[in-house]
Amino acid sequence: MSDKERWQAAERLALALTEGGLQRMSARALAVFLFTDAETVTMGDIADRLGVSAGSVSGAVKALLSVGLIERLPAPGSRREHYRLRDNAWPTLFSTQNTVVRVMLQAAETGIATTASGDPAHERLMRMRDFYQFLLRELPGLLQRWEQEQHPARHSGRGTQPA
Amino acid sequence: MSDKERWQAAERLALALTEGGLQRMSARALAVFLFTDAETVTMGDIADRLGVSAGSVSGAVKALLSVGLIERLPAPGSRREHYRLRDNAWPTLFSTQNTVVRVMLQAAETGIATTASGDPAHERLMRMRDFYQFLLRELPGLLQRWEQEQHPARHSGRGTQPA
DNA sequence: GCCAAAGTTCGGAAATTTCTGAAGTCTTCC
DNA sequence: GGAAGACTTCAGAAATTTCCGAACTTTGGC
Repeated sequence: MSDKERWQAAERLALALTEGGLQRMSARALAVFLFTDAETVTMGDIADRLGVSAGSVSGAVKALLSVGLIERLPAPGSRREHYRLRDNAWPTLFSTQNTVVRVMLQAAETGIATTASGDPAHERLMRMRDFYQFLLRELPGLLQRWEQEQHPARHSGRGTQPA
Repeated sequence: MSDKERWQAAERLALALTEGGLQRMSARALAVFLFTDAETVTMGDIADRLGVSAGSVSGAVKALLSVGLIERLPAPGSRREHYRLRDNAWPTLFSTQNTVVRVMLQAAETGIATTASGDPAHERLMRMRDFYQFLLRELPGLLQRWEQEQHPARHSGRGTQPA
């Protein structure tokens, strides 16, 4: 019974990921990577679990690889390719939003360049630009703080690489 | 000519906002609120500018109001309602992502509750939970820092000198 | 070298989202 | 208090997204 709840939670997560910008099928596949009991999964596993076609899984896995959320394992001469969630998947996912921030910033700057100082639009666009510049300044530090919490108080030297 | 560039920038912004989770029409309307030269706009202005129906504008404005990105002005006995971008529109927009974060956190916790300690899934879900808990802790402070930059050095005694 | 299984690609169907247009409601002005 | 303009609502059309399934390519085993 708790297994059913578990995959319900997985589907809810997939929904949230979709809200966050992922394609539907990519989101569902990512949920499998998270909630599966196995260390690694194959495309067949995902297709099986979700009850979808191999073609859909292929596209979803490709997309997840391209954004760095999962990785292909150095396959030990197996027929099937094995994949797993990358260690830093969540910071990576969070960081993809930076590209949205950059586009917003760019749009604001273009707008500023095409309006005269003193125009209401000019003022609004400058406020917008300031905010997204602020975000772009702050986000890297945020992720650094996360890294530090992960590697508690070693020497302050270079962090250990997460596999 | 630079006016054309300007509205092109507006449409690009709308695209980015769509990526960020807004409905298409709401995104385009918000772009109008930003790039218009007027202090306030009416629904008719928006419909005119975007070349869409009054019905579409009505829905878009309603959505933007509900998330607090725009406000209706206390109309001085006018026939048309006037609206404008709210001052804190950008922090507000950014904050809406918190709800996504909360859903992710919730899904992780449900998953944790349905797996045994030691299971690979259990480990993965705990890492995920930790990350989103971290975000939820950090984001309020981030917005506070923004507020402080906006109201420079009231009587805090310390000379703020941002980068 | 040949077979079989795994993975990829892509055209088209299905489902979902999005917008319009027309009818209805409310408000202001005279 | 009647008329006209502004706004809302909603059913259906249009457009976009999403997924499947079948044909094709690649890889590993013998």
